[in-house]
Amino acid sequence: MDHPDIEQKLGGRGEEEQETRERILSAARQLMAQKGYKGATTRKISELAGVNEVTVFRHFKNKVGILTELLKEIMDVREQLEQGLQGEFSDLKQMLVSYARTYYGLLVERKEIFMICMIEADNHPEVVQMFSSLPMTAVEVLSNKLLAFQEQGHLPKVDPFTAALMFVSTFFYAFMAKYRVNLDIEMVEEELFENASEILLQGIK
Amino acid sequence: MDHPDIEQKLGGRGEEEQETRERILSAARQLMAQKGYKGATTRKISELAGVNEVTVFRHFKNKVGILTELLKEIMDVREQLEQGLQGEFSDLKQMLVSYARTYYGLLVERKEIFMICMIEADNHPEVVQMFSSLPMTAVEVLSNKLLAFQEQGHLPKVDPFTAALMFVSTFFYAFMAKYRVNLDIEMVEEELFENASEILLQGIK
DNA sequence: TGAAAATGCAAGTAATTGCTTGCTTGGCAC
DNA sequence: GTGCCAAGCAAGCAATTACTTGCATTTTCA
Repeated sequence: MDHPDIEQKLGGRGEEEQETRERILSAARQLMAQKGYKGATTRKISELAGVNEVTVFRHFKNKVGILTELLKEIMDVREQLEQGLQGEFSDLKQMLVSYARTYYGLLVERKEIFMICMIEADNHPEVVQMFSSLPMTAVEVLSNKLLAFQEQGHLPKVDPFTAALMFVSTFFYAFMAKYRVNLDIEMVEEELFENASEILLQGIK
Repeated sequence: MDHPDIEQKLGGRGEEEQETRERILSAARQLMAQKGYKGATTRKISELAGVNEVTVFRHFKNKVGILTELLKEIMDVREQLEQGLQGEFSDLKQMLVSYARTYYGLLVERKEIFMICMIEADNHPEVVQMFSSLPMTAVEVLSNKLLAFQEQGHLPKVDPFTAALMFVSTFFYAFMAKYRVNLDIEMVEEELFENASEILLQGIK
């Protein structure tokens, strides 16, 4: 009796094995995002994964084992965000649009995990810092960039933190609206990126 | 055997009765916001309320009865938001600041209920529309106001919806950061209102 | 083909959870 | 005092849930 949970088969041997494990993870991800950790019973997970419930416990030590495995999927966020600011941009607006795209893309790409984090923030304390990692670093990273611009004299005296917060919030909100509460807010993302960047730069007055 | 759940004692007779009922509601509000609907067991609720578990079921038909009672607390939001835009303001900025104050105040005032709504959005479908009511009407109301200004020629051609979205998002995000994820983001709310209004109007360029 | 590993199946267990029942206790009004 | 009503207490019940065990079956791969 072993716990393949740990022994991470590196080789290409098992497509089947990994398939099963992946199916379980995928089912759990989906269910936990929808129903929360408690709502995603091991029974339901196994059913959705199309495997026997016992198999779930053969792959993972216990239920939290599944959750912690899932949480690993948000650990590498900061780098990706900073990469979104790496390239050379023709102007400030293009940089903002690109940053918006990157950030929003990250949110959507891992929407289930973020939902789980939101929902379970109080129940699984370790979640909190992981979760805060994306939204807050997103503000931080942009804030720093703006500050740099400011010091070069390219921007007036406005508070760069607030500016970054406003910008990032917008897409977080849009993300939540679209994927958590299914608001029939018809929006074209690319347009939102454009408009928001424009407004942040020029204001509405 | 009766269900005081329904028969809403109008008279002033019972301070005791209402006190108990209120204590139960308050405990449930707190626990559900923290642990979610499932996590808030009737046992825990009764303990936190300092009453016997049976008493809970004497006051409420069943557990969902408690939830639905709690949800009534967000039904009257739109009016309050519109009131926040009612008064006469010296300038546009003062209006925005006031709106921010109103909106953020509403969020904080009912933080538990909103948390519950976020968490339970998928499990209790009736929750969704109630929940969406605040965040989305907040955008709507402001959006309309901006549009009106625009038609009077007071604002340039920027998309008022995006502008409203940006503005509202900011405070929603700040609210989430402070009360859900306990980010050690030190912020003075009143300053945030000021700065965000300024930026929305003038831009950062 | 044959051994080993992965999965299925049947059954069960201890704990939790929502909710009920029957009875007692204590306070308030008349 | 008497009667009423809210609340406490003890006990329990049926369903669910995370998790286990033992064994049969299939799949994989050498």
